[in-house]
Amino acid sequence: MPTAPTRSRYLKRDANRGAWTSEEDQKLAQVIETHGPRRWKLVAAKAGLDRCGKSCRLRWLNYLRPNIKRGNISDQEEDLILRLHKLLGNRWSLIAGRLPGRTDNEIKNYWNSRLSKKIKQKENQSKFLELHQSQDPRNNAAAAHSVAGNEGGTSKREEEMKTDFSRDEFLDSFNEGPLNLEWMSRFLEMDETWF
DNA sequence: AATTTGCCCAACCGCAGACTC
DNA sequence: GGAGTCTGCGGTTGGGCAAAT
Repeated sequence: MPTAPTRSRYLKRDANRGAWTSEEDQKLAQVIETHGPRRWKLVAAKAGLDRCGKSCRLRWLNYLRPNIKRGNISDQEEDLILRLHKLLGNRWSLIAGRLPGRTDNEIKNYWNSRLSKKIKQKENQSKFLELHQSQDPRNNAAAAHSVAGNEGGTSKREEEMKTDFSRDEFLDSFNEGPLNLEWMSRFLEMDETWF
């Protein structure tokens, strides 16, 4: 019985896989220079590469594209990634769009290999602290007072609406091209309670 | 010196939405 | 409008390398 066609059949199944050679890079870059970075299937064919279009696109975006920064993610960039991830979740391409020269793949890798561990460590630390503080009756009284104090202020729903509004505005601004790194950091620092 | 382990990163895969005819 | 195709995205895999044993 024939299996239902899947999108995967559009991939060049018998194509070359694995690491790219500098010769392949050169061919790809040459074709993109004349045809532009689109119609990837055509680009692969024009370059005479035994690669599928997808593979060519990925190679271009993650490695050959001009102005790519490689390695050494700065503290400022790391901080920005952490904040943006809190805001956007695993929207790597959006996050990468705010970090000039960085690719979504690089940020995803950086997150998975380093930042996610850092965060887990922090969470464990704060859980440990919470546990110890909650065993102290003085802290429980202070916590109860703090909750009572909030009851007279703005409602939770109002707070949520405010946050949603700001977040929507922020996300809208994402469609308007890359922003200055420093500006972005300052913007995210404006209201830590967001996160 | 040989082997194992863990980490990093490039590349692949499948899916969903956009586009084209 | 619908089928076929392309593009972009996020998740996952696997090879290379260095550190640990």
